[in-house]
Amino acid sequence: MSEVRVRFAPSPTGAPHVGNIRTALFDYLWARHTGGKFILRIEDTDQAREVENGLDLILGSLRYLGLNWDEGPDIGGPYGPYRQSDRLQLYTQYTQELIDKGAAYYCYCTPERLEEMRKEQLARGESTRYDRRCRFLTPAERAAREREGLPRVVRLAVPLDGETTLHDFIHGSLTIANRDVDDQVLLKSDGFPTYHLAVVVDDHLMKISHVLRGDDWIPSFPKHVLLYQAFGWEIPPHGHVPNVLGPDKKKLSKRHGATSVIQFRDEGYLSEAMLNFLALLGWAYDDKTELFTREQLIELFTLDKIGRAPAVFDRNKLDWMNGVYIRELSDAQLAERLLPFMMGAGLVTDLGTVQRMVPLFRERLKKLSDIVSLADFLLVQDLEYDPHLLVGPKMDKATTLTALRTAQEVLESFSSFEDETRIEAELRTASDRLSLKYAQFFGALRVAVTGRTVSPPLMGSIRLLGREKTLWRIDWAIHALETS
RNA sequence: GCCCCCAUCGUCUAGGGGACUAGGACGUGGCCCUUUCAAGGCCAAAACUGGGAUUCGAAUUCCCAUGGGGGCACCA
Repeated sequence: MSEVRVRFAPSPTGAPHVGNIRTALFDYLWARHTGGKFILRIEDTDQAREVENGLDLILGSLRYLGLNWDEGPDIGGPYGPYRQSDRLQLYTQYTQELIDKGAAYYCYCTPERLEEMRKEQLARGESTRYDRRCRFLTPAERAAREREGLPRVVRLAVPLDGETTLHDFIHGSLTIANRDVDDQVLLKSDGFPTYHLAVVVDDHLMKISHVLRGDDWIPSFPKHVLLYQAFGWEIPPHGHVPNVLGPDKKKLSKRHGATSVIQFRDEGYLSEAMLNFLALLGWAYDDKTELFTREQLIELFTLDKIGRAPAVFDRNKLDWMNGVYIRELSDAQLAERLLPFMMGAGLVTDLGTVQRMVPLFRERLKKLSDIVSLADFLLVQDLEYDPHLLVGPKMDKATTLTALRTAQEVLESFSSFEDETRIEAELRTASDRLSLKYAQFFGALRVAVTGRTVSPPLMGSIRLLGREKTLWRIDWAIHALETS
């Protein structure tokens, strides 16, 4: 079997969304599984839609997930260039070949006329398709237009009847009647190719062995098949992978909220969690296994296990999986990943401090960015909260004050707060002495120390906060409640 | 409007004629643990879109319907 060569071919029109990257992941996994090559090709043939940092967004997305490529615009390779705008001569050359073979023709229709034509077709209830006016021009008519120097495009001369079939290793046999296929523009008037021409020429020239792409491309496969046939090239195996949908079951778009993989990275989704989750969108290994390392995915990924039905992107499950991966990290590893998020939020601290904090938060994190709202009370100077929060359920002001003063006394008797176990024991004793439920006693203390009713474990928080800060906060709480 | 694709719990999915009282996971509900919230453990509810056909036997095969989605650019 010849070498597997698969490509991810995005256009630099914005940040790749999870659907695109999921497809790239399948490419990557197949390449690694087979020991083949994963190729990155930039399809920048639409100057109008291009975004300035488009390339960086693509590279950043792939790097985040560790989908490293073997050939690409930045590193080159034996079949470059890997940016279609650098390959324009190739496309004109192959277009000429098509024209010579009678498989394509020049079209001089103006955009205005085409729009007019479409409007009329719509009015008549027909489907909108180029009416092929220029396809049957006499040599004299064509010569006249050339003399006028009219702008021209090149169109594919689709057979008037018959049908075109593509064998797809995911869907089986796909067939579309030629009469339903448009005479697609192959070369635009600005000399750039359209996707249809470029993808066929490049896939062939770059010796792509398997084409994996979103199933929204199914309707245009006849154009590609026809091109392969016109050139006399062998058609590589194609697989149209299921799309990734939003919760409303519609194609993913910006109005679904965060959809670009970069956004997920910036919110603190671990690369390994994202990778695992994405792999399960349209692919499954068996009826049980849910968690896969990169190495396992590479080993177990096969094309025949790719599904056909579109998959809804489920944030809930992603959150769960991210939590699983977060909990698997060591304190040191997690601290390192957390630090940038804390710094970013202005919670200045150092790696050592974060590492000491990690045990308190690790199982409370869905994503790394959660650390900010969870841990800020430890690092902030002054707490801001409503003193009425101190008085919990089944408590009154007087009892709360007693509880706080008692806790204060107990804590003051310790010179260091390092011994959580002893402190807790003494506080429990104190609570018992007051005949309070632990929930009542510790509830008040919790608000005094953390400023909220929900917090990480109290004893651990007190230890990290330290003697001085803790006592000061209790003091503040007592005064605040007294004067409220 | 025309063409195409898809169809198992709310979601991701296993299943490829009898092993299905249809399995797992997320989410949901309950219980346990517990000074809050989590995490963890246990339990529960929850699906084969409908109708024909083939067959001794269909979630699994074939038709039709319905539903959902996608495509119909000098965009990819």
